[in-house]
Amino acid sequence: MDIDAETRVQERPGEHQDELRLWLRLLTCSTMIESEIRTRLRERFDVTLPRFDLMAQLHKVPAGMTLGALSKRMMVSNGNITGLVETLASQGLVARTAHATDRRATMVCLTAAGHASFGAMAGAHGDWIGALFEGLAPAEMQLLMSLLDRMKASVRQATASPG
Amino acid sequence: MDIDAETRVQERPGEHQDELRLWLRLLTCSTMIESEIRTRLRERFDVTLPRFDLMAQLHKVPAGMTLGALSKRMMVSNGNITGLVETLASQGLVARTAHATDRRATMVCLTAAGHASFGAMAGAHGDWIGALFEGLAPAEMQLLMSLLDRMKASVRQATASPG
DNA sequence: TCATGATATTTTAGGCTTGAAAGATATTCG
DNA sequence: CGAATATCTTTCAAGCCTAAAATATCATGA
Repeated sequence: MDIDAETRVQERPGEHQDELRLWLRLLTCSTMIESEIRTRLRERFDVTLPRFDLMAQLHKVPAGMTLGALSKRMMVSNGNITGLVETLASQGLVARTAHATDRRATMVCLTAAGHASFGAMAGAHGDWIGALFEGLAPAEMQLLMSLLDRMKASVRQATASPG
Repeated sequence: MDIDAETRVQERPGEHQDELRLWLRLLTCSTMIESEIRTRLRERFDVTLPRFDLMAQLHKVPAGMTLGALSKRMMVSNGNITGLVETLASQGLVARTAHATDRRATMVCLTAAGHASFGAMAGAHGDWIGALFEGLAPAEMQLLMSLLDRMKASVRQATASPG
C-alpha cells in the first residue's frame, strides 16, 4: 500500500506542504480574476488595470491625495505612481495640484472627465466581479472574507519589522 | 446633503459591494505575500519570482515539458515564457532540447545545476510561506483551501467560453 | 541658526508582461 | 495529394514594476 500525501506531510513537518498548497491556490484565484478583468477593461474601455485601480482610489476620496498616499494604498512603488499619474494627467483624467502646506508633495484628484470615465467603468466592473463570484453562496463569501482577514493579519504579523 | 457609504450600499443592491470587497481582500493578501517573497528571493538568492516559479514547475516534472505547457501552467503568455527560458538557459539552469515528434515544439527541463539551485531555494521558500501563515490554525487553512477551490470553480464557470 | 535626518517625488536601469503579428510545422479533410 | 486550418514558438511595441540613487523640502534639536 502506498504512502499517501497526508502521511508524507506528517513525516516531513518542516516542508510546510499545506501552507504552500494554500498559497498556490490563493495565487491561482487571484491571477485568474486579474487576467479576466484586465482583458475586459482593455477590450471594452481601452484602459489598463493599474490605471483603473488608480482612478478607483481617487474616486473613493474625491478631495484627492498625495502621490505617496496613492503608492501606499495601491502597494506599489513611488516611481510607478509617478508614471501612471503622468499618463492619466495627459489624458485629462486626473489633475495635479500643489500641496497646501508641503512643497515636496503633490496632490492628485480625478477631473470631472475622470469621474465620468470611472463611473462608466465601475458599473461594468462590479457586474463582472459579481458574475465571477456567482457560484459562491453569501455565507461562503462571508466566511471567505473573515478568513482572508485572518490571513492578512497573519502575514502582517509575520512581516512586521522587528527593528 | 450626503448619504453615507453604508446607506448607499443598501439602496443599490446591484453594485455587488460584497463581491467587490471580497475581491479586494483577496488581492491584498496575494499582493502582500507576493511582494514579501519577491523581495526575499532577490535579497537571499538573487533570483526573480517568475524565474523561481518556472523552475518550480520544471522541478515538479523532471522529464520537462514544452514551452506551451509551461505557459498554460503558469498562466502567462507564450512570449513571456520564451524570455524567461532564454535567461535561465543562459545561466545554465535549464536546458532546451528538440521535441521527439513535433518539430514545432521545444522541450525544457532543469539541468543538474538547476535542480541544485532550486533545491536550495525551495527549502527557504517553504519556511517563509510557513511563517507567513503561522497565525492561521490548521482548521482555518483547510477551510480556506476548500473555499478557494469553490471560488476557483465559480470563476472558471463564469469565464468558460460559451462558444 | 543650522546641521542632521526624515520625507516626497522623480529619474534611471533592468526586468516582467501582454497582445498581436509572423514564421514554421502539424493536422484534417476533400 | 494539396489546401485550409490549427498549433508552437518567436518577435515586437507598448506599458508595468521594482529598487536604488538623486533632488528637493521639511522637521528636529543642539
